[in-house]
Amino acid sequence: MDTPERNQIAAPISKFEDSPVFNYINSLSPIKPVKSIRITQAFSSLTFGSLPSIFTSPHVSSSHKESRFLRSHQDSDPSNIGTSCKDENKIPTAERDVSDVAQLAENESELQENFDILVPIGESSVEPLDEHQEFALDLPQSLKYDCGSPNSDPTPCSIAADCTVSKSDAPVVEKNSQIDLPDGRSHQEGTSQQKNDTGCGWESLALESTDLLIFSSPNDAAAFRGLIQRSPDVEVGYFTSMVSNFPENEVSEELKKQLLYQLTFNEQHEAEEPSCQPVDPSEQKDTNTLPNGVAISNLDNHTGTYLSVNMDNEVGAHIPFANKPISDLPRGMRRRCLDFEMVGTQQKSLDGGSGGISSPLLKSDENDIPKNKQLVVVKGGGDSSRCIVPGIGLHLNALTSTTKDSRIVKHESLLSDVQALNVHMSTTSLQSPLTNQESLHKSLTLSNAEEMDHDNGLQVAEEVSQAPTDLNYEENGQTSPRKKRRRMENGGESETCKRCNCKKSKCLKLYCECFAAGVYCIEPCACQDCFNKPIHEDTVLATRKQIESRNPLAFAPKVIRSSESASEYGEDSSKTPASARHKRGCNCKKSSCLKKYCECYQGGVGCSINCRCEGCKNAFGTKDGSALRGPDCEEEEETEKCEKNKAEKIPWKMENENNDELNLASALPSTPSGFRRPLVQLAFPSKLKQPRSSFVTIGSSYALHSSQKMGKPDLLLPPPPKFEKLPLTNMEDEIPEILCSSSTPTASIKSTSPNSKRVSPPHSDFGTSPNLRSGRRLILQSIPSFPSLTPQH
DNA sequence: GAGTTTGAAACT
DNA sequence: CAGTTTCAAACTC
Repeated sequence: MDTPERNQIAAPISKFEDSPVFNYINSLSPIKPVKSIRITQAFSSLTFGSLPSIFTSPHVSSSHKESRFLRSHQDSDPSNIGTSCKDENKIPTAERDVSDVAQLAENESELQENFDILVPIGESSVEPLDEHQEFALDLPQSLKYDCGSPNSDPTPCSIAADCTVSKSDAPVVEKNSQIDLPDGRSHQEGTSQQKNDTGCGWESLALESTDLLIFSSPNDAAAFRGLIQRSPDVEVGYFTSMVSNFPENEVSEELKKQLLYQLTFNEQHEAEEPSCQPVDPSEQKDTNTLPNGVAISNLDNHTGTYLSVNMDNEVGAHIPFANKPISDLPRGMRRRCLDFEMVGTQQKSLDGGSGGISSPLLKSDENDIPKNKQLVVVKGGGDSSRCIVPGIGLHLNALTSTTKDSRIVKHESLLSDVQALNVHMSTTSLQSPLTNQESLHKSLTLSNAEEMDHDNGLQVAEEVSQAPTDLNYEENGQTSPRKKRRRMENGGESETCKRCNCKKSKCLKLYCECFAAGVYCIEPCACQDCFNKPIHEDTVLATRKQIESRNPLAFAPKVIRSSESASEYGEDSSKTPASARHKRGCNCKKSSCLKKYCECYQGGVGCSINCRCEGCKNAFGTKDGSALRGPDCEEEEETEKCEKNKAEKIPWKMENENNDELNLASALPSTPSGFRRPLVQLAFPSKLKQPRSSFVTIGSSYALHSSQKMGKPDLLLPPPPKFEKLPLTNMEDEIPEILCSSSTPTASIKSTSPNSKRVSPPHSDFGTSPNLRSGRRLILQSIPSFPSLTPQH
């Protein structure tokens, strides 16, 4: 009661200290008032009181929304929570970082202690989460679901989730400063009041969660809008409740205030101009860039994205992250994710191959999520990074364990932050969306490679800031130095970095490797009249949809590998093929499947039943299965060739593997389509797409986050059954992916599959599919991905 | 670097 | 579904 006013941030502290409540708390908490003030204390006290209330609140009974919420909650795994927390941390951290570096540093130390998660940056944000684990869990889950749901925009989702979470956190903090400050005790009261104000804090929460879910899954503009609109209130209430929980938190109050202000501001904005948002984006694009009419037309579909853009425009300056993140970030994230995700995914995909499949669809993509993480690396690393990082997420896990972990995390967080920053900056700077995206792209590429080198996100940020110019540069001349870089790195194509040389397809057809991989064309590309750029996102998405409608698996990884195969590969590239197979199979007639013309060979896998090749001599294994391993080249004639090939193979093959995966991953992340698809997925009915899920991409980006959250994307994917040669196996391979997507692309998809070969077999409905068990997710369309992610059930 | 070959993708 | 065309990568010189 004493402290009441938030305005005085400094004052409050003293007041708090003076206040009996504060003293009491201090006595309770191990931490001493002075420094502990900020975070840790908050944890101790707050948290729990309110949380229970939330869960217990009657709300649940009322709406199905709640039910969803509950579900999500149940589903949520601790691991997830942790991940979510991380994500949250990232975003918030970014903001905070900007605002308060010093605090961050301090917080970090604290966080580390308190938090297992190594979130260098977003300490403060993290803390709250910890405290409100339950709460956090709920939210995160919801978020996750959201993310998962819309495979379309994994990143966005993740971002959104982060944003929401972060928002919640930030707001909470702020509110705490404001509301709670009065007295730690008042927490509950304040929360209750707030709840009342908002309608019900918990309800609002539930709503949020539900909204989020809905929102995410569809990624539809409408849903998104609803989310946004609702969210504000809900968020407020939520935040308030949160705040109440954290009365003691003294996290930089100023920051919090700012955050709240931003949030509220954004909310207001949104509320005021919900419909406008979509428009704004288009406008921005139009005004800023030279969007194509097509793109614009599609804008509606992408409202979510645009919304974010709008947010930026309007609020951008004020609230870089809070709201923006949702819309803008997602976009940026997408692209990035695409790249990044691709990388990671691919590698991971090895495990299940399933991962590779990323379904464009939303949820299904969840599987991808993990991959996405990897992908993340990809982009940034540019090619090199991709190759290396491929598993950033994974690597993170692996690497991270050490001190590096923090770094890695930072990287990721940085990346996200950077993206956010980029977006923000771009928006603020009024740069055209394209530039932003591209900048992100570039930043990613640059950041990856460079980031790897540099621990500090700052550097990355710097690079990013520079990126825009580069982007323009590229666009104009495409000769930007980076291209060179990529080329250098890729050497030709390191997967993600694929460069295309399209002249007539405008990079909007599968002829274009970039497009096929779900990645935007970048500098290295020598394409002409390229439409596969962020600027033309709408067009790209639309085109993708068309292609997907034709062939749901069009963007799915072409080569599926079983976990075994992967292991084999690792040991001996030469052997692998057996486990892995090209989904469609090749149709070679003259190359004897001994040249890269052959997709099987190119993918480093042996030909399978699916192949209709003639005179198959695939070094990795013939259709007959006779030649499992290429190196030796069973066929004498080809021996020499084989040897050469082997020599080549191995090198490129390795690349291919990565590439393949990367491709998948790339496909996932890079192109926006992924997002969209997810939407489609929403309708499970839309089975078609989900299966393909190919596009996980988007999801993948999301996946990144999720993966982080999940902690083990790889694990998630159940090792696909080996398909050694059975077509079924292929099916299975796909299935896993599909499963991951959770959506049931099912038969339709397969049927549609170009090759048709595999089409039917398994189609068993996903329902039947084992993965389904994760079932809970099934509820949420988007959910699917989660399940896949989480190994467990 | 230009031209040819190849097979996937797209189209009919 | 099959046949044809288009396309861009892969390959060769």
